[in-house]
Amino acid sequence: MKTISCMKIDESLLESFGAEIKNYKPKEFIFRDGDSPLYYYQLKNGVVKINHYDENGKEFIHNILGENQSFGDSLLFTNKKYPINAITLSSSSVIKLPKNRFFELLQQHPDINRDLNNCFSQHLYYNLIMMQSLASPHPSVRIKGLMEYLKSFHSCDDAFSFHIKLTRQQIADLIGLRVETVIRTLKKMQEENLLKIENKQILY
DNA sequence: ACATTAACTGTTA
DNA sequence: TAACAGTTAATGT
Repeated sequence: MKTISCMKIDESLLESFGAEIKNYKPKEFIFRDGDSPLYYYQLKNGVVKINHYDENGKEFIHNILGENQSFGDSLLFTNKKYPINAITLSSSSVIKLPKNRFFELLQQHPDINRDLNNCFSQHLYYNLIMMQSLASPHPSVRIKGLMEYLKSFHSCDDAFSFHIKLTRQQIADLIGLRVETVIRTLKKMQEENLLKIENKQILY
């Protein structure tokens, strides 16, 4: 039904505008909360998490990204500083293109500009869904919202076809719950046939 | 390192 | 007041 293209720009095109590839070890910061957005970033391979820490130091994960996904794009269109961190979870290589060259690229490629708008719209839509479920006091609603959100990045939406590749702790940090609650709630949801668990793997 | 369980506390429906 | 999320801690995989 829906093919979400999270923004992916052709690598050689990016390079022709002066993009560079930077390699990161696991647990390195790509940018930090408070930095100024200066580059367009696209993940070539690896896994990156977007998070922030609340006033008590508790982590809140915004997203976990896989290859070919871009991140932090929307901040390039503001003069705000990043309110989030981007941290590698595995060894990763990232393509980075300076902001001004990125804008030139968009100007010369209206089709890509349009795709970017499309991508922003999709994100906005699923962010709304996420927000609505996060506002719920019921853990199962939050988990369900997260699953829908994650599944939206994947093309296939058959029942129980989507494998959630996150640890229980990561799920908890994405929706502001405790691991124990996530575990308890996942069990209930399994009983209610909302998802399947096969040797600890969550299928949605 | 991650998942689960149990026992307890405080909050809320 | 019964259910249920957070806390802590122990145990299992």
